[in-house]
Amino acid sequence: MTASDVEEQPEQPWSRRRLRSTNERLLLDRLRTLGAASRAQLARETGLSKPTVSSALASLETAGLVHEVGTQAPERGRTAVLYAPDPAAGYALGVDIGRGWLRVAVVDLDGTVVARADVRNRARASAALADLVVGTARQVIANSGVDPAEVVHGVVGTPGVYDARQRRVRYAMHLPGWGRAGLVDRMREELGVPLEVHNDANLAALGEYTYGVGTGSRLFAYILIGTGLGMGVVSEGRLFTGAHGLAGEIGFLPWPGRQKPERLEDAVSGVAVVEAAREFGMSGQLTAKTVFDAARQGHPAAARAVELEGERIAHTVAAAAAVLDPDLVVLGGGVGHSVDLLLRPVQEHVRTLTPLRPRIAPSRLGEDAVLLGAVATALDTARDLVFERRTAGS
Amino acid sequence: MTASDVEEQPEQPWSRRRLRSTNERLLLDRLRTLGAASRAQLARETGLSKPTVSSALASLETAGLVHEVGTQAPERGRTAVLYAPDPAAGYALGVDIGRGWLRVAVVDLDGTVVARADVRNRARASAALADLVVGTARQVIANSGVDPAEVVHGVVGTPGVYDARQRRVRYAMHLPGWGRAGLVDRMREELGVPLEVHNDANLAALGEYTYGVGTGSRLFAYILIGTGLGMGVVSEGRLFTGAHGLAGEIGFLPWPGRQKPERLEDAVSGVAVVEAAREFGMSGQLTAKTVFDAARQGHPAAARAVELEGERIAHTVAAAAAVLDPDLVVLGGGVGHSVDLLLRPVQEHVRTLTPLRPRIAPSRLGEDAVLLGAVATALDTARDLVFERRTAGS
DNA sequence: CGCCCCTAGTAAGGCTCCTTAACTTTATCG
DNA sequence: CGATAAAGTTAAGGAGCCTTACTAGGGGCG
Repeated sequence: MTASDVEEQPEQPWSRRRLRSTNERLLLDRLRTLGAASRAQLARETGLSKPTVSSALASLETAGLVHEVGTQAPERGRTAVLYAPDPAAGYALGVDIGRGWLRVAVVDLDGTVVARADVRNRARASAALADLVVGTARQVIANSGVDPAEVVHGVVGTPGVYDARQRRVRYAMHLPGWGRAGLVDRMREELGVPLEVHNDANLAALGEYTYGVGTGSRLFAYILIGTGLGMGVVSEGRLFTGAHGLAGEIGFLPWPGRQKPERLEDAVSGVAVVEAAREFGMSGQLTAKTVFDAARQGHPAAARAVELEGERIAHTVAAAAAVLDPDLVVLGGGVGHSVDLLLRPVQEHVRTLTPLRPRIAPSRLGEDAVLLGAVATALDTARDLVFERRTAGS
Repeated sequence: MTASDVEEQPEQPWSRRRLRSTNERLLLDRLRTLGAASRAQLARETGLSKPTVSSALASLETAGLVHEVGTQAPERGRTAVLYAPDPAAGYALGVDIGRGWLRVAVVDLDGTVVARADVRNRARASAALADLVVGTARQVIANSGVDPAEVVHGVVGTPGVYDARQRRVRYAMHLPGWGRAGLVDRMREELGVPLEVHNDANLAALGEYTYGVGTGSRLFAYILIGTGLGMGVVSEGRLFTGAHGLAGEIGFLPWPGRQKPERLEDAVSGVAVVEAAREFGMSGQLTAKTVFDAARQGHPAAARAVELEGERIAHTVAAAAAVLDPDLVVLGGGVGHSVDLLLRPVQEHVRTLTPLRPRIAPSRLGEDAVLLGAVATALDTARDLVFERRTAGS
């Protein structure tokens, strides 16, 4: 289920009713993006007349969408009454289904987290995982003290791509059985909340764009390096999904392997670091983390493995840069903890590979990027839904 | 000058005046995209009432934006009067500045070419080239018999990227001196037509999307292989430009050269075919065309050079596919004439490089892609301008 | 041939919502 | 305490759309 499902409705005619609601929406959006304001201020900024602003704001207030939040005295004259959106007009749900952790959050319309849970994902089968998601989400909603009916929309982040026609997740290699059809429908049904499913890297990109280091970027790429390899692209504030939702699946980038062509994902993901380290002479129980730690303490084989990893990531960044022309590339995911080691080598290698110079930065949100991206996406629709629901009623 | 320059105006308030103009625009757009229609038909399709449609249509007619184009008898009942946009309400200018040819076209608002000229570009200096553009454009407008004041907008396609701040074209390696500041301003001034400058590959993509084989594609990539190498990307019908207008500059893709990292552009462009052929043992005066011709007649060295070229293009396609997820990739430019030789090898190599399977097709417009893209882009703005100009008057 | 039905298009009246202009309220400044 | 200035309200007027009711015109059918 992608956003296009929602947008498919044929454009409604522009009658007077639409006009009223358009103006109310204009005011609400203004209040959300630039903060509280008085009627007079809104009138000046939007170009609407004062009476119109007053009446629209009154409508919004009786609909429960805005409320007074205080006063402000101008240099001279009567004190102004400030209005702001009411964050409690509705709530949204965000879910991050990772291979190691399941994260769930409930946020109000301001985006403030009202309740949250992080649970280890020990589920071995897809049914168990679905149950875990539903159970955790129920719990979090209960903890938040919010009426479940007020949770109007949810977004789930997972590896792979959701195929709305086949009603299943595809390309989710690292979650066993997760590609079964109907799983999402089942969760939606049991939870009683409309659910949208998106790729985790895409959501992480959106999260980092909305709450993290990507703010204001015109074209922003987030590279998620962990068990797998993925990239999310945010163009002009909107997710760039490609024709089938596969944009940024840089695991499929051609990569010059030694003998045979090798998939880039195999060369860059966490597993590869371990393999490289072993090849350079490290031994024992190795994980990506232990290799990075060893490199940090000067272990030569580990350092070479990290160096190689840097080169490989640089190749990815250079390829993405040539195709997309981002002004910012963020490295995140499992390597987030090791960016201190990787950032410099990646930047240097990129310089040798391409004349393009996108800013390269570490993730600010770290492990929370996917969850916050899910929340941000859910909020977008939740705000629309709440607006329509509340204004339709009166 | 990019589109963003135009969009910067702060959003106007949604008063009733806007509503009227919005509805008129709605009707006009409907007529443009789906063809002539009667008042009653428009009312049904847009959801507006019949009187509203009648009155809006009357406004549009007195503004000269639509006119009657005939009648249609329904199965039963009164015959309907059909209305359609008046193509003569304004005109647009398209220019393709290539290294070998300069092409100029004037089109009416329907997109029909009213006059056109293709001139060899023998200019050695940038000033001479600018003069040639202005002169040819003047000539074409004169030939069209259109009042120059009615040519409301123009778009120029050129290699490189126009930097609106520095008022000059950057990265235009193949046109000597073309990067000088103020050249575009000068042409704009002498011609008296607002000019926009865009990258040629981007315009070719848009052209192929609008008039060619890309129609209806959700995400469409056009690879322009000629003297240089470029790619244009059309996403959801809109040009995808990246943060600085450099998206699709796949000349900068990292490419595993033999010893040193080598720029992909050097490996794929027409020159490279000649080099490869020479390396494989061909001799004499070689051009890309002669190599392809030889390969077509079974010359073994030429065939190997073409094979290599196919591999290299496949690498490009695979990289673009992994990052963008296009549903269609079109090969165009100088190799357009040789696509018969290249298409199969490219498709096969892509299959070995990545699991993604975008449709790969030859350009339908060939050498006209850039010009038609310029025309299409100019039309977008021209239609807006004409609408605003004419409706503001009454 | 005339009646009826059906569709296109017009006319009149009413409703909604916006704007302008004037007014009230409330604060600061001299 | 009056002048000034800004916030906000009230009242009058107008623009644009919709609904209802009508006229215009064309074909089928008795």
